[in-house]
Amino acid sequence: MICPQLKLENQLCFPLYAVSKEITRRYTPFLEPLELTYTQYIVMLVLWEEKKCNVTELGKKLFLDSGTLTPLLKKLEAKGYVKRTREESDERCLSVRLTDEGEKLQSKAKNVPKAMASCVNLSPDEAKTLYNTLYKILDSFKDNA
Amino acid sequence: MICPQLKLENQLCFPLYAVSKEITRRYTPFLEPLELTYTQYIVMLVLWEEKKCNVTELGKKLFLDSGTLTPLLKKLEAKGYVKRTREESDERCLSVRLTDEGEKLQSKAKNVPKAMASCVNLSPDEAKTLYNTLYKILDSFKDNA
DNA sequence: TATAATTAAATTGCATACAATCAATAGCAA
DNA sequence: TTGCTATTGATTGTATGCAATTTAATTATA
Repeated sequence: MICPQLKLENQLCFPLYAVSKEITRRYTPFLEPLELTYTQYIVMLVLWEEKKCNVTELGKKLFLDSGTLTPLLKKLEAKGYVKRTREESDERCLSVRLTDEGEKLQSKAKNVPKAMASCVNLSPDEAKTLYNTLYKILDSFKDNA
Repeated sequence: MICPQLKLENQLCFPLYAVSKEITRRYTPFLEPLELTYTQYIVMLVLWEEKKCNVTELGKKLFLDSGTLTPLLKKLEAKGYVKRTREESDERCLSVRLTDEGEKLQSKAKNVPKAMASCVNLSPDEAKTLYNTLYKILDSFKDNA
């Protein structure tokens, strides 16, 4: 049967999936010195900005749920990068904060973005357009959970 | 410490990662009637085109390795959609072929792409540009494995 | 031709991801 | 206050993904 809309090359989802996976994979060598996986790295990106965050907030920002975050945060705690504590005002909420060690890690991460950027050879214009389009899609997802 | 290049919003990788995951997740309800996961679906996309494929070829097309494909193909075989046989000319190679059942599944999948497209509200131009940029990145990865 | 090198899948181990469910806590209403 | 409801994380189960290693088969080579 001929069915063009089912050809791999006619899917938009597939290059998204493949590029995302490849980029994540290519982060590994740059993140290894920090003892972080890619997902752990983006959690640290949030914490370097926020200082304190609970699981729900992290999940909203990163599009991850507690099934992913709970074990991941325990690993970050085991590595000594974060501390997990229940909030006094609401025992249901779990606050995640950087330790000094976690704070210090930021300076070691400073060159990661540049190193990764060199793996993706796009012009500034192309990168900007790609960025805008992706966030347009993400925003549309927020309306339409 | 202020470090703009480490802000989540300044990463290109993150929206790629988030959009890819969200889209994959949004495929689930459309693929459920076919009893396919997203990854199983893209394997079937290849097989509907190729009729026969070995594991290495599938891996190259889909950016997946045998650690992912071997168990996945066994599941597709268990569902009755494919048959796995060793090639006579080279027993190292494993041929994957559609069964009649697997062939028939294609007609049930015909509306999946349209249903998914309606989840991503981009203009045809935007979609085309996104597609081209993503394949440009993928192509650059091929040179630079 | 015996052996070394290469190749193709499979296996192992670790780390996500997410749906579904659960348990604890908080908020609220009668 | 008491019981219902909602919220927050944690847990469970299933399915990827990938690095590293192993096994089996093939090919190249001394």
